[in-house]
Amino acid sequence: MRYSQVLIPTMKEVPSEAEVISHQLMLRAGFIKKLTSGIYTYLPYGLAAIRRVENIVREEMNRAGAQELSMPMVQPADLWKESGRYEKYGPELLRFKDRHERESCLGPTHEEVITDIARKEMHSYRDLPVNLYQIQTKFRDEIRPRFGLMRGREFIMKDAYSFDVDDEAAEVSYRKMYDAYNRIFERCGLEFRCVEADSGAIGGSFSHEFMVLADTGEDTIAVCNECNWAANLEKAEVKMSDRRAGVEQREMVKVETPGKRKVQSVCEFLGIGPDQLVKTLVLLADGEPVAVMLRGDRELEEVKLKNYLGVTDIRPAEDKEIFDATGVPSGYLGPINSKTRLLADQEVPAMVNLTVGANEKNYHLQNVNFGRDFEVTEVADFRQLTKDDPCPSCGESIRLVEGIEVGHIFKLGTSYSESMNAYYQDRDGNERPLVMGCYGIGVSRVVAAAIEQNHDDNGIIFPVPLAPYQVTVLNLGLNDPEVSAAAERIYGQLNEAGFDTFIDDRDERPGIKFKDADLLGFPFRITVGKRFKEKAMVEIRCRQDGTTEDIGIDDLVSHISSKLAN
RNA sequence: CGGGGCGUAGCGCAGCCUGGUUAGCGCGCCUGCCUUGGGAGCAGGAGGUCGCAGGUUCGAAUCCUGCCGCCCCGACCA
Repeated sequence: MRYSQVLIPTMKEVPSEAEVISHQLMLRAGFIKKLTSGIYTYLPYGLAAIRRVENIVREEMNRAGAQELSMPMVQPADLWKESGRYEKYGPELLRFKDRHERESCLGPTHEEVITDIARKEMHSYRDLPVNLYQIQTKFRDEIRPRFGLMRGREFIMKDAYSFDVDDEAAEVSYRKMYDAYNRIFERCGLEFRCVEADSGAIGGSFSHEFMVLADTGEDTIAVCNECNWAANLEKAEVKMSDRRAGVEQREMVKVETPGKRKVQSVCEFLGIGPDQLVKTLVLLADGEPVAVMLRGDRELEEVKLKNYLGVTDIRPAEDKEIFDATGVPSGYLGPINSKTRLLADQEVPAMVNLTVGANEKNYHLQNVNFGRDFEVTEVADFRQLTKDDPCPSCGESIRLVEGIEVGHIFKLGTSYSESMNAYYQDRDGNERPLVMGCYGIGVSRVVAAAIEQNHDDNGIIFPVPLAPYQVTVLNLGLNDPEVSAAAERIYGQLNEAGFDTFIDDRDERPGIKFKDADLLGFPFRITVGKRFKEKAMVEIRCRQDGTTEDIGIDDLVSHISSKLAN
């Protein structure tokens, strides 16, 4: 490709709309152009990078036995009503009516459509297993789109759906996708981890997320330093240690704590540590108030609570709502004489002589003990794992890292096939629901994540497999026929040798060409300029490690080949 | 949804508080000269419904009202 003929509008300055580095670089390098909030045009160079990812995904999906198809983006609401998600999905599902007043929506995902196909076309165990996938634009009306392609409203996704005769067979399909995903992200040249995850709105029993490690991930993941356990923090199980034995239970006392409402101020006032205090948080779960007891220095993990309660929406109550629900102003809540449904983190019953709110303004209770002074029947793991907790799998130390979710695989089971009547006949003539799995990859997000993970002050450092062009040739002698001819010859040779080659043949000064080459992230840069005149050599520079070498034209092809080989 | 901020040339911004000629600056763009291994220099030039609509005023980018768009933050707390 010739720079003189392609639209790659690079920018020196950082547009003020971009917060994270991948977004800034994608704008500066002319990958994308925003049309409106969360919706972008993919310009030629950005699209080329997306195609790289798509091709890898496609090859590996096909290799894993999946078949490509393409489903409609506009979907009838009836289908979503059948699965029950028309009500459940929330405002992320963009709904509208067509000219005949038919309710419709834009597909944020395609379980309904694929299940509709399955029930119409898969009637026999002989038809199974089947795995169908597509690579397609999705629309989700995100509350707050941000970070460019990282969380857009419109984005490119590969989604696959498997259908099997039973759980065991579905397990095999799931495993195939698990392996395929590992191959895909390895081939992309990305540093990633596969973690246990929450299955969220899609539903289902079990899921893994594929996370690209980067400093600005939207998720935090916990990783064991010893074994191979890893989990999304939302889901990461806290392993309990019993610490209760042998401590004397003191007599409960009521203390006045005027104006002390926050954990920190109560602790300072009473001269205790936050690990001796238990806070009582009030949340609204699908509108119903729920109180949760948690050690003072712990964080509530809302996803765990949400899953425990089986609700779709959860949020902290505001002060007024707290008072309405409990009759107590926030800051003085406790378990004794609580009027609200009360849950406790598993850690709380193991604590001794704890301090809690007295359910009375300006008073707390000290030396309160579970079993003696109060009971809670609903006890579970509600808190967030910390870096100081042991690995729930092997008990060794863990660390927390940031990750960008680029892939997610789910075992769906039969929830969709049952609600939508997708049954097949088994060998014995019995009707049985199809057992499903679904598997997503955020294709456009992979590009963003790759840049987030691979960049420096000068711009993008593309992993070779994702680079739109592996090598760029800088013609620094546009007005020098000898140099230009050499640059063109090299460009032709490399193309012929099968490299995706770019040539900067613009009438620009050298500095601009160097800067743009760095910004655009070509893995290799060949400079044809004065050194060619002097010594008949050109310079080849590796973007990744910054090494440069002078080399004769005839050695270029073999040199690049060997570089790319490792 | 709540809170905050911003909308002035392709990009980044100033001007607004305290209304008053042709609305500025840097980058980019066009023309010419010059320069040619890390975003050069000189000279000339093009490009603006100052987000939209209404209002106040002799006069509005500037003050007021409404609308639209964009960006950021948000439930560490009981």
